[in-house]
Amino acid sequence: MTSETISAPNFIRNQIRDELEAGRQGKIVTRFPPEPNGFLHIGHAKSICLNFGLAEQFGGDCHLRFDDTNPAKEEQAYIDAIKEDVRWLGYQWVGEVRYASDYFGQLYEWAQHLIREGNAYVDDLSADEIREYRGTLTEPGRPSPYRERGVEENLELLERMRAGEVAEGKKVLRAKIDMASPNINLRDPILYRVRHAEHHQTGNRWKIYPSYDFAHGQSDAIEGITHSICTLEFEDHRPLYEWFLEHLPVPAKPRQIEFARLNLGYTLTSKRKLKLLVDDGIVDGWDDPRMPTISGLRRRGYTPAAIRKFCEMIGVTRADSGVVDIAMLTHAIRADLEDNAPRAMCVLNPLKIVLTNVAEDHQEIYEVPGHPAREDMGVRRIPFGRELYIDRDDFMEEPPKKFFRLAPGKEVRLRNSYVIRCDEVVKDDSGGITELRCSVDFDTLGKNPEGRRVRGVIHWVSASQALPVEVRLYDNLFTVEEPDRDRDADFFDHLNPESLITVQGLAEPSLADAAPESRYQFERVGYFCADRHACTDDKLVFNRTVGLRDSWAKIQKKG
RNA sequence: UGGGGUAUAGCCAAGCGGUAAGGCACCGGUUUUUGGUAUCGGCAUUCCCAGGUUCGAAUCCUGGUACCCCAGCCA
Repeated sequence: MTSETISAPNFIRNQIRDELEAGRQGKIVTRFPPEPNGFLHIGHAKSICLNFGLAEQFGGDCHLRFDDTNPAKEEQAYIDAIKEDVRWLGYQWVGEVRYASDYFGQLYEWAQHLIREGNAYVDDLSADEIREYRGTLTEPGRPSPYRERGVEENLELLERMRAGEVAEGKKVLRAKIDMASPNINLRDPILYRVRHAEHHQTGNRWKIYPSYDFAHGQSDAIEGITHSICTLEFEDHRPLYEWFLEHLPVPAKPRQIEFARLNLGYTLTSKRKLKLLVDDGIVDGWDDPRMPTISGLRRRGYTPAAIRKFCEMIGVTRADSGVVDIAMLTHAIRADLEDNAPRAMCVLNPLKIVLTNVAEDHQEIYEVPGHPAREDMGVRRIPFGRELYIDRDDFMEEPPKKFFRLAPGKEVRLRNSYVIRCDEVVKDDSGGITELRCSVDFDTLGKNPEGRRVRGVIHWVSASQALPVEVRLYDNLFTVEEPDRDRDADFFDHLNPESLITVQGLAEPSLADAAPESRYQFERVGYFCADRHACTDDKLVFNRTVGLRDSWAKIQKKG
């Protein structure tokens, strides 16, 4: 990973640069404003990289602000997880963590201000009636019968709402804008609703809570945000965002800029649906390695740098793009791990090998590099003896053409060791292969055999000194590319039954020292991450991060 | 027969009147004690469509088409 700073997308970067050059803007200030109603996912990573990256690139600040205006859906646990994920991604917000709820007092005063100016009123209509009065996409709405209440009455009613004297759903505060506007967001949007719930930050202090529209822009203004970057679905809210800034004595006028949200293949990017997977027990939790959450990707073995790299690769535009190929994500982590993951040999599906021309008590120790190109990764010690295990996939009794691994009468290179030949296949009563009897060519350690070419190189472990490991092979949770967009079928119908396969494998003994969350390339198998969540005292667990490219599988498919 | 957006390769995406960047994926060569990596080469005569302006258009104009978002007291 070389590029640590995400390069800002042109359409936002150019705009900011122009403003800076024209002197219209001093320091820029952005913010990442999640609602604490779930864990962050890969889609949020795009927003985080954008907001923090922009601040980084232009020498500005980026805030972390929780958009906590709906106590019914929010939890402290989500706040903690979100903070951890942002930090883990490598970003540090400027100043303390902020909360929209910090501004509830100011927001209330501004609501009173709107009332005094004749720009807001308390409405007694029910939710159903409000919907009915709002009109439709093609028909204008009608004014509420309560729309012309006097200032004093409105003020008093709002105060009673605040004091908890009004039941939930009985009254709301609305802006008085235009019930006939073609933009439905301007048809007297709701500013405050009554909610007698306990809030994770403000406890029972408030009985009314501001809506997103009333809270967000003003929070931005209070914090001196210069560029309020959000996703495309808020585009229609921009006129409302600006209406508040114009009608309220705010200290600053932030500007809202929208970008297209991420759609990733075979992946859900909807907090609501991810919560269903968690609540229904389809996955172990928000940080299950199959989840596209930041914490799930972390357990799976993704690195912060890889996720940042991915965000840089996909770019940011206003084009409501299709589905980003999941291969882009796996490429990002593969490229990172290729440079940084130490190598190890591991056998996922053991097949015993007896080397008939090696003595029972023979023992060799090879010292091999921890990484083929990095000297700072030291050496590992690999024991070799008469009995070994190789992977069953590396042997075929009746090999097709171009199979470079072991087969009866054929030779193969044991990685870091000798070339061996398979002399005999031992089977049990039912015909299953139980072991292979092979012979070593002792003249092939560290050099190629003479007069012939051995193309195959396979991995192996010592039978007596191998370390038992549990290996979890993860695949996409869904079998369809766009589970998120599938409107007709329940996306649960597309769950991949093979999204998790657990295998009892054997690894080289050096792995006994694997630190939690350390990453390895199990040679010829893929990249794995030690999983501290799943390890027991006597067994190491590895989660597969991503597989190696399997050219052999491709060759098989073709021919 | 409302409003707001977006269209460049299989996918993401530069481009802003001067003759289609880059990445992913894919295909082929070389190297290789990981069928990995690295490396070299290939991959849009054309930018949603149709007209027009211009010496010159993906870029400007006109008219279409397709897709996305909005009718929560969610964000």
